[in-house]
Amino acid sequence: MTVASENLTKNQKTVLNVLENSSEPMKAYTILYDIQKKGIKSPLQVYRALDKLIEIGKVHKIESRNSYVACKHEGCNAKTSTSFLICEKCDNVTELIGNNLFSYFSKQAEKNNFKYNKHCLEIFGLCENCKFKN
Amino acid sequence: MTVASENLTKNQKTVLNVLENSSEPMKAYTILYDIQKKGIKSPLQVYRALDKLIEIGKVHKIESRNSYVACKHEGCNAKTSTSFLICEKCDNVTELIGNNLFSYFSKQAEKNNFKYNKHCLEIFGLCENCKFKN
DNA sequence: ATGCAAAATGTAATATTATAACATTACACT
DNA sequence: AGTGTAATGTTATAATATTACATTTTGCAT
Repeated sequence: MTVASENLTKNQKTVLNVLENSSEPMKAYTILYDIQKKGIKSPLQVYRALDKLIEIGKVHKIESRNSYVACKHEGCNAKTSTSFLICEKCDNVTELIGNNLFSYFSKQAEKNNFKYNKHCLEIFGLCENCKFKN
Repeated sequence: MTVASENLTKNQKTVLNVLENSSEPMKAYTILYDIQKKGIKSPLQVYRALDKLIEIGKVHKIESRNSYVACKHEGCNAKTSTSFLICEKCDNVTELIGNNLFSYFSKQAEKNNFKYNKHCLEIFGLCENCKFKN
């Protein structure tokens, strides 16, 4: 099974496309409504596409919001792990990358005799734009 | 409004009690089924009690699982922020405490010009017991 | 090119998680 | 005792996600 986005299926491409063109995370049913004209009729078609896209790392789920975002990082190695900054005011979401979260969490886990595998981190606060617009 | 657990209401005490006696995180509807004999009949009663318990820091939500756990730490200051180790094999959940996650995340956020307020962190892997039982 | 196996699809139904709306009751405080 | 806030009870419904099963497409070894 190859993993590049070129050989995504029609439904997968459709879902990825709508996410990539969205400036915000989207919910599954919002995605569904947006693409019903393109032949996708049931929630399951959306969820199946999302599952696959998440599996290959093109999409991440934001657990606290039941929302999905397309990953902007070419060759994102997040795959299963994700780290987000979520603005509580404007709902803007930024993915944290290129940091050493993995090793930091591994150490924290080890202190509890826990073997790290993956994580999801969601940090809430104010984004650059909203920080000053009080 | 005082916050100590002594002046919780009947429903809140009932919900907290079932969570405290559970060795695992529980889902809202599981809680509901478990306490229907105690006069709680509707989901909303459970969710309202949970909301309050979360607000005062006696209960935390595990976002990735839609589950709820009673906090074991007297005077837990987690309130809104939470950090968990979640075993992928046995579903055991441990809360990370007394660490410097707050300051670490603040710094990570600052690098992105983001003002940290709170977070939820869920680390998945193998707990002490399951690590060796392969 | 053919046939097989794996993956993806289509469709309907249903399960699970959570909230809206609104009338009522309990309780702390003056 | 009266008042205001929080909590409650109840019904209905919204929002999120999965099961089940029949069918089609695709990759790829022969």
